[in-house]
Amino acid sequence: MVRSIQTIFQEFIEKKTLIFKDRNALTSDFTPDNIPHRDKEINTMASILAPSLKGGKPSNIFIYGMTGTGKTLVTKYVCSELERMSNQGTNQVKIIYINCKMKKTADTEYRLLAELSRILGQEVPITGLPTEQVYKIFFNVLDSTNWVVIIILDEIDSLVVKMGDDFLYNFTRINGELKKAKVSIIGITNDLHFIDILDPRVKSSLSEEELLFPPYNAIELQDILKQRVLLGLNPNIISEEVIPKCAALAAQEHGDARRALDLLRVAGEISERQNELKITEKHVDFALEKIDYDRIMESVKSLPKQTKSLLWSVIGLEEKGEKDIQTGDIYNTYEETCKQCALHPLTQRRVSDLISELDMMGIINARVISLGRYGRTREINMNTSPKIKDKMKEILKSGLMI
DNA sequence: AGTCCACAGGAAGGGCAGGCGA
DNA sequence: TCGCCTGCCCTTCCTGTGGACT
Repeated sequence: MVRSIQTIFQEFIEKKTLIFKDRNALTSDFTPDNIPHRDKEINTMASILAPSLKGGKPSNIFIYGMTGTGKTLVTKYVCSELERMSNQGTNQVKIIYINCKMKKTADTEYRLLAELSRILGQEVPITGLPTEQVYKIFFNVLDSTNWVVIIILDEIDSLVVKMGDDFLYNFTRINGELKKAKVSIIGITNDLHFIDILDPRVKSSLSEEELLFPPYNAIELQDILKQRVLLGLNPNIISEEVIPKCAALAAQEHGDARRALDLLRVAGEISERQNELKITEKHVDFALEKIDYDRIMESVKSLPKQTKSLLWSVIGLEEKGEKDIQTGDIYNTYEETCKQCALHPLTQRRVSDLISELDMMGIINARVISLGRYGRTREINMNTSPKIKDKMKEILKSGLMI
């Protein structure tokens, strides 16, 4: 018999949680009271930002390091302490955090300025105004106070990809336009070579101070996990091999603490759902598979119809036993697929971009190769298990109505 | 050493939708 | 309602590329 949704929720509320004490403590968004193995970075950042407490403009900071090395966490931690201290004093420090990868928030110059103005209390229409005017609105609202404003631009590399570095050039020179307020910028990126592609003038003003966050090693990841386990899980709920396993798996992926926390949390959720009393190595294995499965399925579901048709063609070719599938083969099959589902086929140039997008999402593997006089192309294959591929086909089939 | 292939991928711009102010 | 502005998706045009072949 199928249980009603109300029954499921009611059971969840009434059920005594055996595994989790505070699930949030095992997410990467959670900011703990102390951050292990990042003392040096915290102290350096704090001393760079401290002048703002006396109304001075701190240097701009450029922070780089791989995913899950604590860049955002440390920055938010230091800045929130700074804001708290400033509230006790006379000089107001205002912190603004923007994730430049967020669609509809910071993917264009207009939207970023509109979002900053909105955070400072001035609404700007979603579209319709000339960018110049949005700049004016932003400067006016900034200069209506004598705050020191620290703008954190997380994933700043995607900002430059979308808008070029002219925007950053204007932005790092913002203080010349202001009479009362002062602005400092903290740029955060995972791309270690990002600074090299910038215009030298932008580079010098953005990276007045530079901070590198090295990857965590397996031992450090274990310390991080142990701290979160104390905060997030009930005592004696975890087998002793679980933390080393999560840490080792995450250490393989460039010391990514986010990955380690996800693995542990999902392993906990799986064991809770199975009504088991302990999180074991087996749950970590399931978690590893589930995280990849969920990520890929979510991506496939949200693909536009054209990209679905392209992916369907890739799967079709692979199922025919074709090895070393090339862009040209895919394009031919894609045209056939379009005919079948009454779609107007896109040009090869556009399809080339769609292939890159699928590659970036991790749904396919595309590698540029040269076949000598037979041209330069991309060799494409899928790196998914049969289970994931079957589910993917199901989603594509209903999406394309084939 | 030069040629050639089959694209990769950058740049520019068109067309459309959504939203604004006059 | 109209003109203007931005964002997005797409096409067209073009140059660049690596290595097999001649």
